[in-house]
Amino acid sequence: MDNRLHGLRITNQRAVLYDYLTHQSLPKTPEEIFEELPTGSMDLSTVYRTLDTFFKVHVIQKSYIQNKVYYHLTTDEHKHYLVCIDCHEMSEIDVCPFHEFESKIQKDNDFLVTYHPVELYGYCKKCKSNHQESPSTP
Amino acid sequence: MDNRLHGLRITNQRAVLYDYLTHQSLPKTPEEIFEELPTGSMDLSTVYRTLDTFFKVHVIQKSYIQNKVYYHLTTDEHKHYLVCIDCHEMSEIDVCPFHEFESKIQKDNDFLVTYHPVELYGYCKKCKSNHQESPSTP
DNA sequence: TTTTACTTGCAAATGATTTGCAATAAGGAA
DNA sequence: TTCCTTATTGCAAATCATTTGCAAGTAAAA
Repeated sequence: MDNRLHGLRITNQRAVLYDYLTHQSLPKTPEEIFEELPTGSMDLSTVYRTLDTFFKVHVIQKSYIQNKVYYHLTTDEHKHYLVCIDCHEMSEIDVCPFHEFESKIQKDNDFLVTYHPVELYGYCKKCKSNHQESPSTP
Repeated sequence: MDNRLHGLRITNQRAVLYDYLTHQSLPKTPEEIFEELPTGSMDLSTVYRTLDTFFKVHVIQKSYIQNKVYYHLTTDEHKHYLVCIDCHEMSEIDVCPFHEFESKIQKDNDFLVTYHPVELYGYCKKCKSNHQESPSTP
């Protein structure tokens, strides 16, 4: 019988990691994931290897933000992110003005676009005020 | 007298690196830069330090593509890039549908956007055919 | 069950980037 | 011009994220 997940053997570590991922709404780094998993769930290298395995069978998506790798479950939603330069908090947006331009870009440049991650960097609500004006002296 | 470049001491290494950068049209990684500079111009760590220094005084811009850092001179042009997944060749495009959306995004999310790098990943002219169909047997 | 191939943990390797420190050089001051 | 102070550089070692080799452990097919 087909006792597999996307053609993969179901091991305890894979089940734990998969379950973890289904509960995240924002992309996570391998390091973050490792920290947030129950202590002793698996080795950090297993986190890396398993994420890579999931990625290869398209269970998860990979993105590069700042200089780190982020993963999140594959969904049919097309999301982009706001990333705060100060506190590094991320939030998602679903508008994507690039979609309608893609076909023109493809034609003009003879280039086959497969994906276009977009992050908007700046200051979030909390950090905006600290950045624009220094707080008044006490 | 002001014998300085953006407030920085003019050293031989800085002059060489600055000159190099003025001749590039595409973003480059520190490693690439180091390789393309005349042999013995400077140490790789100096390349890293100098790029960082230039970035801090806004002489150059920093971007993260895949998992690498890229730098290019600050200009008033707003560019985005097509990056080939196969050969990693980069080319630039100047359409940017995000501009007109920025103010709405800022308002809706209470977020101050400072920059939005965008790369479109896919297959370039050369690599497209190899990807879509395997070459016929000889 | 037993077998076999795939997975894991651990430790060591790798690649990119950063850092400490002593030697060197820029540029303002004398 | 020359000197002095301080920033900058080269070199080697450290660090950080990620990858890998290998022996031991474990799914799942027979």
